[in-house]
Amino acid sequence: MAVPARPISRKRPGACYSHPNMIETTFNPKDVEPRWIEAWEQSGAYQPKKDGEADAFCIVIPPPNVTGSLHIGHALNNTLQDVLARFERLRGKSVLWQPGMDHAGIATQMVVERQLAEAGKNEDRRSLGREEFVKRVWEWKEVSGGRIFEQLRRLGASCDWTRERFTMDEGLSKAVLKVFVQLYKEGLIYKDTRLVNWDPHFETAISDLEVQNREVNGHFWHFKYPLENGETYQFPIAHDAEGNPTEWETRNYIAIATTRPETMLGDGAVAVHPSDKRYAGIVGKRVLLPLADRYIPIITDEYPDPEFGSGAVKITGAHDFNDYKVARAHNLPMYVLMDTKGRMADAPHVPAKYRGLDRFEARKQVVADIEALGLLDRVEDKKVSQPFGDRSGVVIEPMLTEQWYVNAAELAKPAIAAVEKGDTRFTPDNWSKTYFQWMRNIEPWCVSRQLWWGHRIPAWYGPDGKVFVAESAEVAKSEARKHYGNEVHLVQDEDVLDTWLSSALWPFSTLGWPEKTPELKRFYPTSILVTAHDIIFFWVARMMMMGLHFMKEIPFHEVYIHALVRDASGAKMSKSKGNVLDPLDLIDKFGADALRFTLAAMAAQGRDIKLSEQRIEGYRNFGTKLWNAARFCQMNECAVWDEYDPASPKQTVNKWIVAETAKAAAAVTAELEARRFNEAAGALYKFVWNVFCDWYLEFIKPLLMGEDEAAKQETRRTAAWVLDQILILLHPFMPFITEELWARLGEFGQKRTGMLISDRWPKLPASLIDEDAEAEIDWMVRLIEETRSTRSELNVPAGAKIPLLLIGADAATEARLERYQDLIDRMARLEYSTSAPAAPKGSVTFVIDGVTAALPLEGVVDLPAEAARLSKEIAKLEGEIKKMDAKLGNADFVAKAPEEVVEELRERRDESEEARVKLMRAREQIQAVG
RNA sequence: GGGCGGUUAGCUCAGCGGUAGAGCGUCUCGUUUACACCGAGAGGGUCGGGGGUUCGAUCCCCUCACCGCCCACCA
Repeated sequence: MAVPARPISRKRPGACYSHPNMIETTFNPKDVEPRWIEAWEQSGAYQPKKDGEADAFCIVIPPPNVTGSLHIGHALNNTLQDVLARFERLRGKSVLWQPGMDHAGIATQMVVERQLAEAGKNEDRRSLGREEFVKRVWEWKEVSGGRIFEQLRRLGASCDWTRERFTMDEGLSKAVLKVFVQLYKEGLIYKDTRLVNWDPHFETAISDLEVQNREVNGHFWHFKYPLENGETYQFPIAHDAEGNPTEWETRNYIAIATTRPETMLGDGAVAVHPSDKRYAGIVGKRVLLPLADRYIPIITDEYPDPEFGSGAVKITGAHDFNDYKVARAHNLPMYVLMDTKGRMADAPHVPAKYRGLDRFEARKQVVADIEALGLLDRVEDKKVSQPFGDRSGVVIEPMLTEQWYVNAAELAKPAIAAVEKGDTRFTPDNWSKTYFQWMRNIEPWCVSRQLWWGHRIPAWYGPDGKVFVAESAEVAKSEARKHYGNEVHLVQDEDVLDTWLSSALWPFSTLGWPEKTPELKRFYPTSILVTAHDIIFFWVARMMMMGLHFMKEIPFHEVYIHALVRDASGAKMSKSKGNVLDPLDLIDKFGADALRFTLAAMAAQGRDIKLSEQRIEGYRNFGTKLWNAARFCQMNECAVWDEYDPASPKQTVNKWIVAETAKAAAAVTAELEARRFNEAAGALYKFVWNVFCDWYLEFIKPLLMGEDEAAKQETRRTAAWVLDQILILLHPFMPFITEELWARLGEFGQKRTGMLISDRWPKLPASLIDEDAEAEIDWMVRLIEETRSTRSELNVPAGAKIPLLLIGADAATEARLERYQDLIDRMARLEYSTSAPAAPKGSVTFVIDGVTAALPLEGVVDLPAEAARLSKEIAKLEGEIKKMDAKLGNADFVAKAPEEVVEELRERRDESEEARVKLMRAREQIQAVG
């Protein structure tokens, strides 16, 4: 990161500050981050406290794919988790943030297969064989997998890295086996032959959730299926206003339409709606299925919509989900037309000329052949929704295959109840609707995959196909022995399990289940799950089901759903689309703290994030601001003090900043507890920059430079204490810079031991809030602001020192003016401030708390300009007063609005009126001079 | 077709019953004992349109328009 050269060389404070730990003018994340990443981890700070008394707080990381690398969504997800983890550690809890990865069946297999292809040694998965291939995947995993964890470390993620888990670990694999076997024995896992989403590229079944429907330009082909034996019927072609047919034509065919002509070879019937009079005469008759040369019946079913197309639908039970239901209900034959690669199958019911053709080739051929037979009625262009595999990108084929299914509907019952009862809460709550909607309509979960990388299904088949499900081959064997009465050869199921089945066990499998480990006892149910809404179905719902079934307890108390970080066009980022942004570049450029703070500050509930670099730059500047505030403190010996009682200060500014700190700490705590990360970050930003830096540090300069040793000492201690509170409060968001400053200040002042990760979170009583101090400081702030504003508007030269006169100030105000003389003069560039009986002629004036402030500037400023400025002010006040009067004149308002609202308005109105009168008087004076 | 969300300053977005906010950008000014990745000041909005509830609506309700997402899909 290039820090621009300073444009102006400025005098630096004296040599006494050339301490080796002197804080430089800018924070350099690249020097600092690696040190702390190392130190935190080495110190064991990320491991849960052993203290059995401390409250437990546990988050399980959403396991990234072993193939994954950090994208901006991960950065957000893990930033929020880390904010919570560090926050809870600072509050003294025993925190476990459990890291791990999942084996990502398809994605990983794909990566290794691609590598084999690139190596060009004529090797592929099949030539290597299953065992060798899986070995290669493991080798790949050891070398290249899990790169994302290094990247998470760079982000500052405070996971307990000593507890890293992997879904294919021995322990987790054991959990998977146990789960499968138990569910099988309970009848909740079973084999079934039904239509599944088949990915012809990976040659495996995939789940509904892994299918993405996209609209594409397609066609609607209208075919004629001739009636058997040349039969004919009258088909209405014109209607009167009431919809009664007025004209008919004689047809010897039934018209159907399809977007997928190749599937016609597998039709089992043509269906019409029972109420459709047009076809009543031919229901039960048969039509010739062209090309296939079979006869299929015309049946009735509720499914066809008489209003749509011809009202007649071809039923292809083995290649369409809707047709499948109809075919099942009518017991129609189902013809599987394709092989695993989506080519037309070498099967008796597929006419020879189509066998081996790719399905899209077959489509062209079928259309051509139908046309040649004179049975192509017409072709329409049509937008069709087509299913694509979310990883392969190829068109998904509904295929009739035998697969393993989990009875999700049964497991969903307690999972639904747990959210209904509020045992598990969603934040924001409206996501529970999404959860319910899916869970209440849940379909059987297909858990078998025709892949090699994954947990192999623990099912073995005897010679007669009988299945033995067991946790090991030995157990299966002994069961088979019992069953057959002698030793038989068993063959294990070739398939592996869906990766999400192992992920579903994550909250308890990572804690040691099925062993009864202390971690499991201590940290299950986990505290909060932090994830994006795109995996509520994939993961959250399934963890709920499995957690409740196997642990008899919810897996987490709270599910925090954060935004999706979208790309520039608002599209979802995904690995397969390749439209991901690299957070590591952003870390290189701005530092991890800046990125983290930006993500947290933008993490408002219920809205997706479009990230801009400018925003990150702004928060990087915030870090620099903090850095320099600390530098100032260090230079002024506002370093570390062993003990500080925030109730002790006597100086008003110190009382005030203590109160402001207490308010900020309370706000940050409350917002974090409510998971309003953006609000917490915003409160800190404002407090640090707009309160501590802009005002407090300026206020204390005269005290630090002054003669009053007691006040100086108190101020140093107070500033040091406030800075410490800031570092602590900010640490969850910006761990590196805060930790570095914590250490530096300690080194400079006294020896400071321990790191920020421990029980240090401020708990400041509301009694620290001193209203008198706040009122006084507020007065001063407004006085300074008004002075500055007036000077600036009237183009008083910035360097010009002028007097400030308060006209008719009461004793208390005079005392304040006296007390803060240095400060006000310094901050508003005044020569001196005092009270006076009247404004000198030609003064520039404004009103503050009913007191007229005059800047005698005759000859310096353009008085007509001042008169114009006053007129503008007066007009503004008049407008406001008019509005307020209208409101106060409304009897309903006065009667019904809360008293304090009315009272406040009255006060505001009177103040405005008072100011108006004073400004009018001032204007008259100027006009008199003019 | 069902569901969810959005529409607030030039841009990106907070706020959500009681005086409209931030960052960036714009314009003026600035070598004050931290900070130019800074400071001071200014300008900029009838809070998408229309109804309703309320003493009071950017905020709650209804409705319309336009954007976006998810689920289910007409073969």
